[in-house]
Amino acid sequence: MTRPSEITRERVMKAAERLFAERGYEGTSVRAIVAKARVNQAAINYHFAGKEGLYREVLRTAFRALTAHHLAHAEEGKAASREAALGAFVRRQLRPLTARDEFSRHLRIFNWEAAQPTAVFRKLMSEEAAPFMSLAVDLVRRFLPEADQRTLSAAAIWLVGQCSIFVRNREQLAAPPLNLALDEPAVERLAELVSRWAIGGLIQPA
Amino acid sequence: MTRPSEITRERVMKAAERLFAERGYEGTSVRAIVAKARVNQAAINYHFAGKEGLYREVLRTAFRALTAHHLAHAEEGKAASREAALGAFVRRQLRPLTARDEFSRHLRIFNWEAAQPTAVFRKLMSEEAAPFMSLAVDLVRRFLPEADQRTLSAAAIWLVGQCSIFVRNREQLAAPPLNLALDEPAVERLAELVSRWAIGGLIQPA
DNA sequence: TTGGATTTCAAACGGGAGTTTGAAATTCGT
DNA sequence: ACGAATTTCAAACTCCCGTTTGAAATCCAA
Repeated sequence: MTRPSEITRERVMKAAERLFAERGYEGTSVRAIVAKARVNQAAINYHFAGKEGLYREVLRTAFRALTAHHLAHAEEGKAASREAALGAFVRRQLRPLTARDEFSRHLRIFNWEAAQPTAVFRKLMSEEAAPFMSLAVDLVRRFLPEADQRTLSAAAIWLVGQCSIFVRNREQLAAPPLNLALDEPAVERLAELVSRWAIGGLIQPA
Repeated sequence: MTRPSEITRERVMKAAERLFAERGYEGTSVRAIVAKARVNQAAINYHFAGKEGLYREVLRTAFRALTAHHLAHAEEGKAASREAALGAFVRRQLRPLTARDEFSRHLRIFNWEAAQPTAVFRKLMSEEAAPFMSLAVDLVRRFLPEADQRTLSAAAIWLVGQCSIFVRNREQLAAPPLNLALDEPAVERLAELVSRWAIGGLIQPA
């Protein structure tokens, strides 16, 4: 691989990641990406074989970074109590509400997919979902040690979805009629509420 | 209003409702609607002043039917225990997983909006949301009698979102790697799980 | 039954989307 | 420094979208 073409690839990926996180796959046009990346329009087809190919690449990057990130925190979580581990998980899921860092962008891309999974995402998910989902399942299993696989799956999805609503509707929540403030202390309170609800729900005996 | 034109309007509305429920606003083209309704393409602009106007009309119909439906069941719910009322609410929310009746279609349209609210929906919501949201708020208040308005709002949104995930991702849940069965007994079990989690979460003392 | 208003219709319009094209520019091993 | 391979570029292409048009058909009150 030659040097300058790598730079183009990198600029496209970076611009695409930001735009996909902000407006989702359908809401992002190839023209918007190349404008932000300051790159010729044909570059996307040349380097990624089309918009879908580019999205697949962005999704893979995000997927791996997220898995790594959660895995790292899962290590810490093993030592902590199950309540603390779940609280930390929820707080991480809500991070995109206040932060605009790379992790938040990745999570936001996944939140778009949670709403309406693209074909690209479903394929990638079916190939690489196992390690990712098993993290949530492990977390849930500490509350439901005797549950069967189906119940655990449902619970894990349920848990991940808890926060997804708030992240996806961030802008609407801040607007009337709700007017939820979304500064750090408010999000911290929200995280506490959600984890309390989730813990309370899971801890319930069968 | 003359008779035959009413028939056209009705056919468009019916076809549109089904398609919007199935694929959402963006995913439904005017051409698809007129094909299903067996009506000329210009009819939509003539009768509804455009796709948006048609959607607004469908949304209003759905909104009112849903509010009425929930209101009716809320009456029954008042007599029952709060747990039973919430269980019934959850079961109703999950109904689109198995049924394909009008109520399910309306709920599905709203689930599309829960993912990514359109401008039309937000406007309608801000005008007519009060009676609808207050139903969920009332339900939640029975578990959190001392909570302030913000907490109740957050809790109501949270409650509605519980089921939304499953409804929206129906097709993915049935596919690998999860393979959740979505027949009636399975959905009944799912409803029980979700209400137990939700109740457990809400009942938790502050 | 007639004549003006309403409604239907086929066709075309204009715009935005992703992709293709083929030539020009650049890169890089030799 | 040369020359083949790679990469960039502006422009055009094709497709689908919602909407408009103006004439034809239909309706319905008088």
